[in-house]
Amino acid sequence: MMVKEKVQLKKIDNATARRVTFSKRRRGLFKKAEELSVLCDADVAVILFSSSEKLFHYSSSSMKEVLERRSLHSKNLETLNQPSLELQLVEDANYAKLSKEVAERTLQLRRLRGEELQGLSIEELHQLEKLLEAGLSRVVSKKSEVIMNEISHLQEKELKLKEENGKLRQELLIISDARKRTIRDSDDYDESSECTNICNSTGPPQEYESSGTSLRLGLPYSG
Amino acid sequence: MMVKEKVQLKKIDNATARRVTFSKRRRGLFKKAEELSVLCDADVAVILFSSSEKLFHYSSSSMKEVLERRSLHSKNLETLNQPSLELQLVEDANYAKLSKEVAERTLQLRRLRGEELQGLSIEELHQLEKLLEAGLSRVVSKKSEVIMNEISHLQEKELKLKEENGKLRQELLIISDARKRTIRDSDDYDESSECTNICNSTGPPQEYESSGTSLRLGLPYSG
DNA sequence: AACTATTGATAAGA
DNA sequence: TTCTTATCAATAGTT
Repeated sequence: MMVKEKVQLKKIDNATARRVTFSKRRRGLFKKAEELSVLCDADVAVILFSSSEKLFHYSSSSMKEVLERRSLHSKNLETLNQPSLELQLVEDANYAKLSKEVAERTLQLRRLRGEELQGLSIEELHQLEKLLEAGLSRVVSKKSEVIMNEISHLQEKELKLKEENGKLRQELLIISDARKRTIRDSDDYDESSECTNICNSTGPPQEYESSGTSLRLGLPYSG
Repeated sequence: MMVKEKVQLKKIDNATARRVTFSKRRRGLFKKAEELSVLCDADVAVILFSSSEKLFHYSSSSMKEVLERRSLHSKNLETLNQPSLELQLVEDANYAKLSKEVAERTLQLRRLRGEELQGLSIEELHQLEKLLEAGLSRVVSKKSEVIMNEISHLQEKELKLKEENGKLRQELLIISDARKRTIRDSDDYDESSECTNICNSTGPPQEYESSGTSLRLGLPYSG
């Protein structure tokens, strides 16, 4: 075997050698692209035209659909519309990327709900558990906070309403007394029964429904 | 320097290592693409998205213009792309829909992690809590199942290995006895020390590490 | 297509 | 990030 010399970075003159090298290096390039996409979780697309204008391409899974769809029409696209093949690629790849994201998040959501757990390792399950515990803890403490706020808010409201009630009752009492005095003064007037049901209450202030605000502690929910 | 081990074709878990590798291999891939295009007079384009969604691309001179125009002016493509305005609109709508889905799922995931809880009602918080409890319960029971399987699997393995050990020890004992007899019979031979370290063990069978399988109960993880 | 001597790429570590 | 270096991988020239 002849001493292999350092590869010169210029076009290989011999057409046969060039075809062989193209073939070898094409495979090498696609392999590198595949490795990169797998190792680094990247989306990769490689498109190339040989010097004989033949089209080759590689694409990682999420770009695949896009590129394969193109290559179905590639006979036309090559000649008529070659620019748009590449032009559209980036956007299409973005779309594929987005689809992949939806799928990933959907899966993660399902797993957090305890579905699709088959095939997960103990470590992965453990990480899921930790995630759920952490989330649960935060949600529970947020819920407590909101509930406590709501309660103190309602208590304030209750207090104000009680005060108002007291004042109103005072006013009524005053009016009622005035009326009674008037009735005593003029014997013609005989309809004092009108307000008995109001004036009768002389005990401690009653508890009324606090307001229309619905405080739900949430505990009885089944869903 | 640690021994460089054969590269495993799977996603690199460590995020830092993954970024470093991505960076190195991206350069390598672009270099290979460049070489191929020069040596073989081919047109090459490589487009890739990192796992952090960043776009990179290489293109040989004849593809350059096309790809660069695209990535620089991708906002204006709709207007440049006269032939399929309608189609483009449909695709845009799909894209918007997908974006929305990603956003929704992302928010839900964050809430399950206990983030972005501000503004949620008590009822919503309670439903989140229930969801997390249900998921947690399923994950925990799945983990138990997997762990129990792993344990019983390892126990089986242990049993088999112990049996095998017993047999091997028996065989060694037999061989050793035979040797001793041979040595007694011929006084010239004086290299019996060869096997003392094996023959010495006459007590009960020792416990050996069951195997290379790493069972992780997951309990000590911090993350 | 298959074989190796050699160059080239790169994983860890600094 | 960049540099180094021990290793593994790609491939040029040959069969």
